[in-house]
Amino acid sequence: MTRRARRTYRLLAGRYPDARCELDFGDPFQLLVATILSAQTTDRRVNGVTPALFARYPDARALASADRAEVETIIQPTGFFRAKTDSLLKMASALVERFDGRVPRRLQDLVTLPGVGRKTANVVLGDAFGVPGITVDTHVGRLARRLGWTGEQDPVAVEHAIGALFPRRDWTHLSHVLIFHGRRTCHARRPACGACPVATLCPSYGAGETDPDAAAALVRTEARA
DNA sequence: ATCCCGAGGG
DNA sequence: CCCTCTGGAT
Repeated sequence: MTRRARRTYRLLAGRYPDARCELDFGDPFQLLVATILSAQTTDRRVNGVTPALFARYPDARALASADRAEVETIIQPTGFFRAKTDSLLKMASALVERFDGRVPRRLQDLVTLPGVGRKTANVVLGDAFGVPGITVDTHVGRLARRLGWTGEQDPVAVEHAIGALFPRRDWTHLSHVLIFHGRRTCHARRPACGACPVATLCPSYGAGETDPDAAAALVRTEARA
């Protein structure tokens, strides 16, 4: 690991000491369901519906034979409720039919489940099973770009790049730290560069800006100075 | 208005 | 590569 990468990690981890998965479910099935529900919503909203959902459907077998309309009603506040209900019922059926009702522990199995993409799979692997992996969501992709990654932009390439840059780290924790940074500071539109612990290491904050969002933020920051 | 800790489908 | 699916936050 380069000196720069080590420093970046230390500064970011120090800035977000509470970085972790905010969907707090020990049970892999429940974490999987909650993570599917969390697409395009806040964890707060997900945590608002999961008690009712899991009271009725605590495991894959129950959810596989669930009443569609009832599931839709319960998860409605999380948005995309029809698509999500569809995913949940199919996903639960797939678990029952192909994995004996248990959540598989391998990435290649997880991503075959309906409604489960690479992002969701990595969250479940890391937070339910302790299998380390880099989770690349929209925040992490943006961070990689702003911090100087100019290679392929697809999530798998970004994953490999980060993995190579931070070998033998706790990738699960690293992922949460990066996601927290994207959410709380390095926003898409108006990144709070003034509050950023790695501003002096960031090529997007200084010169040679390539990301138009960060470039706009830089202009604002300098205008204030 | 614009974005969000996405995924599937055309 | 584009679109759609939903509701809430800012």
